Amino acid sequence: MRTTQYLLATQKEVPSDADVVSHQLMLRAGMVRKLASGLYSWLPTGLRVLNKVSKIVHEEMVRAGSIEINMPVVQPADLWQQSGRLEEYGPELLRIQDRHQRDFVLGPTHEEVITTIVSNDVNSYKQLPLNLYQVQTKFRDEVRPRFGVMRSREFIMKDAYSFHLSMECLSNTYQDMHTAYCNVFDRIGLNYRSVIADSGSIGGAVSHEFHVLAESGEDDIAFSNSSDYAANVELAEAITHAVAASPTKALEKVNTGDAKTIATVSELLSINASQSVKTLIVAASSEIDAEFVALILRGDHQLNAIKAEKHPWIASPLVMAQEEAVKTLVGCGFGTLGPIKMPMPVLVDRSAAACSDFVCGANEENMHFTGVNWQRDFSAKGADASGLDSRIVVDLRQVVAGDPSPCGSGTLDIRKGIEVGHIFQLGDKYSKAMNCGVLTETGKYQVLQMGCYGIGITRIVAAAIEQNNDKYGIMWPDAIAPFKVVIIPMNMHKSHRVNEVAQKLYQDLLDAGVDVLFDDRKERPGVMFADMELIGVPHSIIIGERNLDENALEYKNRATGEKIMLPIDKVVTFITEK
RNA sequence: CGGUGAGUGGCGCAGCUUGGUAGCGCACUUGGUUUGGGUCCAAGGGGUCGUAGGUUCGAAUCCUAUCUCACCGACCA
Repeated sequence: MRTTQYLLATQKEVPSDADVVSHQLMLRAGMVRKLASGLYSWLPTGLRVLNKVSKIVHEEMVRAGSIEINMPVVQPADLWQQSGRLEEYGPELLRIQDRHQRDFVLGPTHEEVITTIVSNDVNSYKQLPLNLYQVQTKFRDEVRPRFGVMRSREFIMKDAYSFHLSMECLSNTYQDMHTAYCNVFDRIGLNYRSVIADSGSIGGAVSHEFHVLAESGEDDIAFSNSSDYAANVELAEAITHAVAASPTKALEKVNTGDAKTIATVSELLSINASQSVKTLIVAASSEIDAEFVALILRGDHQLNAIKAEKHPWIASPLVMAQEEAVKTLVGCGFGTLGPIKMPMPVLVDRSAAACSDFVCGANEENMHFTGVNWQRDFSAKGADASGLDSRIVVDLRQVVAGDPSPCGSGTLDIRKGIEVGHIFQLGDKYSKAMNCGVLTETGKYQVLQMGCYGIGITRIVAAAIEQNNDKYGIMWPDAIAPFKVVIIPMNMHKSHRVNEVAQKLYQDLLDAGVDVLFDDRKERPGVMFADMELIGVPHSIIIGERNLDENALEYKNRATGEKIMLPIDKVVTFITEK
């Protein structure tokens, strides 16, 4: 490609609303343009990258035994009614009507459609297992689109769905997909982690996310510093080795006045926040005979809402109690709540249970207890008189850096990650709801087990930039660079020698099948260097009068800055071997 | 959905307080100049000032409504 016949669309300045580096660089490098909130057009340079990512994904899917199909973006709302997700999915599901006022949705994902196809066209166990995929535009009406194509409303996703008679078979395909995903991210050259994840609203039990590690990530990933254990912090189990020490202090009630937060109480009593516990009141589930449940956490720890919701006593989704209701029931406001004589069921986080001689609210305005010890002092509705019993000690808190790793080896580190892939073992959630099954060997009807596997193609492009950039611009990994090499001639429009060598090299590289960009603009060298560094072409060949005298050309590597002089006739081989 | 802020040429902004018919930088066009790291000079083209209504002799500027966008939060995966 010659730059004079191409739409480079680079710019020096960047719209002020772009605040992550990948978004800024994608705009400056002329890769994308915003059309409206969360909607982006892909310009030639961006599309080239997108297509390369997509090609790698296609190849690895086919290699893993998945078969390509294509499903409509517009789907009948009926289907979503059947699976129960029309309500469940909420306003993120964009609903539209056709000219006959029939209801449709824009597909954010395709479980309903694929299940319909398979239930109609797969009737025998002999046709299983089956794994189908597509690469396609999805639409999710995000509350707040941000970070450019990282969280846009319209985006391209590879989604695959597998169908099985047994969980064992599903588990095998799940493993194959896990391997295929690793292959994809390895080939692209990303620094990523496969992490244990929550399956969220999509349903199912087993689930892994693939995260590209980057500061701008929206998820927190916890991983062991000495094994390959990694989990979304939403899921990471908080391990506490400590056990409560024997009491050394007497229980005392103290007036703490206006101090109502962990921070102010700790300061007033000159203690560390970890020597106190806090009490959160949440709505109870219908499983138990109570309106609320009290959750006890160590003062310096945070509640993990996902863990809390999974407890049978706690309503899901999690609802925090209103202060007025708590006052009526307990007799004091949020600031002085505590586990002792709490008139409702209590759940204690493992770390809080390991505290001794601690501080907590006294369930009385302005009053706290000090020197509290569980075995000696604790009592609450639903608990044994003898203090803490194991049924109410549970994992409720968010893990923090330095916690012991749940895998038993090392301690946890926490880093930010960008979710670029997610695989699920769905089980029969959709196949059951939509009656998708086959006849088995024994002639019996059986509902299928499903898996689903997604990769955010557009998001990978942004994630790759987050991980590979410097002050001059993007540094593409070779596998997804828009061009492999750029020819930068110095003063080609004045020098016949430079012109001749540049034109010939361009033709030779084309003939060798290399993805080459030829900057044939009548621009000053500085402009060309700056543009090519910005769009991140990994390899440059610079042609100038001064090196032609030695029959040589200069090679420059974008990422390493390495410069080498090459004999003219060795350039094509040098590049093709890169 | 709550909080905050912004809409003036393709991009970044000034002008608004104190109304008088729109300006700067980048980009673009032409000519010259320069040529191994975003040259310099000159001349040009391009804007119903988000939209609608109102006040006024006169509105980018004041008033009202409305739309859009962004940031923080909540939500989602």
